[in-house]
Amino acid sequence: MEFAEVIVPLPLNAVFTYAVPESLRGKISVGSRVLVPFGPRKFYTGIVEALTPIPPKGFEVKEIMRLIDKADDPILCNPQLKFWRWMADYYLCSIGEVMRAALPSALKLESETFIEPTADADRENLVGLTDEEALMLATLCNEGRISLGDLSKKTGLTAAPDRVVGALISKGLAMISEKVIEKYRSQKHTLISLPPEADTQGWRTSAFATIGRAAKQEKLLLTMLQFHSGGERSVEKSRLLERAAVTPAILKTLIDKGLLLSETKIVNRFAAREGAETAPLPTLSPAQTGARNRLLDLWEQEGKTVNLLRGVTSSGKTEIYIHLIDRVLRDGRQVLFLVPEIALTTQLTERLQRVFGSKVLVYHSKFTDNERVDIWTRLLHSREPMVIVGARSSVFLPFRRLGLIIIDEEHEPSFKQYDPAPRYNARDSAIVLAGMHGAKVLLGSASPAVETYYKAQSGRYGLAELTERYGGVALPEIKVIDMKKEWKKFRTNRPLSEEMHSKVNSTLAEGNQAIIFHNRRGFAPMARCKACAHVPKCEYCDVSLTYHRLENRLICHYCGAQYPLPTLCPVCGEPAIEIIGYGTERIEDEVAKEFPEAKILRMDLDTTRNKDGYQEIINAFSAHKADILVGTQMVTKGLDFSDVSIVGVLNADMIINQPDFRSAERAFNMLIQVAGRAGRREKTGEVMVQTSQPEHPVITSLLRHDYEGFYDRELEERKKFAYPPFSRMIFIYLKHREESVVELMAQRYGAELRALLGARVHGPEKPEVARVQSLYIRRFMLKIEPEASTSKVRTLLRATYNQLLEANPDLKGVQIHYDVDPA
DNA sequence: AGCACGCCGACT
DNA sequence: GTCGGCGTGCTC
Repeated sequence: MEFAEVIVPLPLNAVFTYAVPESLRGKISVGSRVLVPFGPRKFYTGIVEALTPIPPKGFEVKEIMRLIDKADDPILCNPQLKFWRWMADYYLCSIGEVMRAALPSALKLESETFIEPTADADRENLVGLTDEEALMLATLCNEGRISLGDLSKKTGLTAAPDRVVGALISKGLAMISEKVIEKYRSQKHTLISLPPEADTQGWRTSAFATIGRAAKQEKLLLTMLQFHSGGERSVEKSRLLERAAVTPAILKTLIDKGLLLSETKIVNRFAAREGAETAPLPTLSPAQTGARNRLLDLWEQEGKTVNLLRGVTSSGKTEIYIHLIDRVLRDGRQVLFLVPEIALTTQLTERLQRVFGSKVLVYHSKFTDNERVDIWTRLLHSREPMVIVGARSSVFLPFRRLGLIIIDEEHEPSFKQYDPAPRYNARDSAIVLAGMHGAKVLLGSASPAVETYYKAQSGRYGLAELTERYGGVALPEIKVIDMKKEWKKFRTNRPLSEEMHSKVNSTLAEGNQAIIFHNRRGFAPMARCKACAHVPKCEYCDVSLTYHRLENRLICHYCGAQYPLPTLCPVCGEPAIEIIGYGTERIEDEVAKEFPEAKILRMDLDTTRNKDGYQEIINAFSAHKADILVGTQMVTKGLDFSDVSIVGVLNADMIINQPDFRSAERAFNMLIQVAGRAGRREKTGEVMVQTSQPEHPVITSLLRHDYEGFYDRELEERKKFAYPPFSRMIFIYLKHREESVVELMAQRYGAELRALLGARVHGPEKPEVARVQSLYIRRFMLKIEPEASTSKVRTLLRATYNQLLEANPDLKGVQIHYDVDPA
């Protein structure tokens, strides 16, 4: 007998052992996709991680149902499983979670529950059946095999249809079967909406009557009504559940009762891009040639597999990438080109396609499943040279002959996945992946991450630098405006200083464009009562609410909850609610007032929600259809506008004064990027930064375009406080809906951790936002010496938590998750 | 994650 | 009693 250890795509910290049936002996191998029964009725696609002749003990072994792929045509190739295992270990998550992130869902079969009448079922013989059972039996006899959901819809039995079915089954009149959905499914979103009649008052009354005293259901329905009145007629299932903080079971109940509708939306396929090679390799400037040759030397002479290309903004890194890609392709190998955000890569993709034609493939999360599967299988079955341009999830693709991974803008925090596990950093993972493939890595950035530059400085990575802008365009002049002086002089808090105003004015007069960067969306970040200083907060999260004028509502930027703007203060009853501070919406307003004749565009999350919003704004602005672009972060990313001669940063303090150890680095990177938007072609641009801390080191280094100066100082700080790269950090989050429960758990867990890890443990602390979506949060910070064995720490963390749960069964409901190398 | 089981608090 | 809601534990 042979047994297989199978990975199932669930957040469970285990693999499951199944017996390999006789018929599949010798056909199943490690990496095979198999269909396995799981639990009383479900089937999942699993991946065989290991085969063993040793029978497991302690449970009854089930058999593998079938092999999904032909024996000689597995869905994974080396070293993917090894890479998955590494990721699960390193980022402290289950391998099932890695599988879920890695495999396009069309490659994961799942089962659905069907009910069918047995041979004994007779619609005429209703003896001993309730009305409901009789109705259901009749429907079953008519329909034959039907899914549970359809059955309850057809019969109108929305309340607990499973109990009625259960009764029929126990009477031997119906049976349950599972049908595996075989066809590749398109990328799906489950959207929940209210029924069309929900806008009538009568419906609401009867809906709440139907629910009666079920508190959770009522909460869910209220949440949905809140979305609805906020203009969102349908909401993504997970978002709704999170906001309402209820389990899927509650949602299912409401759907079964017909109070909510569930539909599956299919995301459109992107048009496949085909292109012929039309352009020759770009000609390199002497500086670029030097950098390219240096990189080739590092690879070929010095044997450095990971190299960093530091090149100031607009120095022409892309041309160097193209030359190196060409070289790797000529060697017959494949290139992965990782970019932080795929939406921003149209320009890049087009450039690559002009040179490499149809060898360029794009992969990102906006693709439909079928498209993802297309790319997946194409890579799996082909050893041809190709370039894959992709966002972070493209590290999971089945490369056969990977020769080079380029990670552009390697410092970008968006390479780190935060929300669902695996919380991986695509940059760091790609370096590990490249190691497994024997491929080379090229990191590129104008302002490398401190960790990366440290490794380059200490010789672990090779380093090549480009210190001048392409074509000799001068770096923009950066000017700091001291807002403290501005206040003393004018005694107002206008968002645009006098100097900024006059500079924008003259820019517009010259027929040039201006970009105004403000890192906060919405109209105003806070409302407050003038009489009693009450600040409206989110019901579910520990944050103040941002006022959005378009919706005329207060919106929580953490969970999306919307509230009307109160006219009277809910605490003291005075009509004294005022709006405080500035977001991009309000800045747009102010700018319009100050420059009445200028055309203004705004670019932030709210104006780029729909599919092409981002591209449309960029196209319009670069065609000079507007004079001023107001925006958040988004305006800083790799855009190339030739007529922009002034870039203004309204409130640098907000970027600098973030409360974590990376804030200075993030601020510096962001400001350097913003500055890079100015004067990109022949015109020299100017950058103006408004701050009340002109002496802050981030600002003084920025003024001199002095990355090294910034880096040296920052490295000192990091050393002093043992932050990365002088330690490896792990955050541990505990969450629970009762504050007292998390707190207690945190205390006990903290004591336990400290006993084992001593001073490496910091916390527990309340994070900045200590409650999100109705869950209270506590956080530990672990700083581990870089030379220590992190695998030991990982094993220890897992064991400690399990022991603690065993010793404290009362703390069971506390959720835990780890964030390794937080961004 | 999904699913069954079983406790518990309301209503006939 | 009985019914449905909702927390708890298990899945090879």
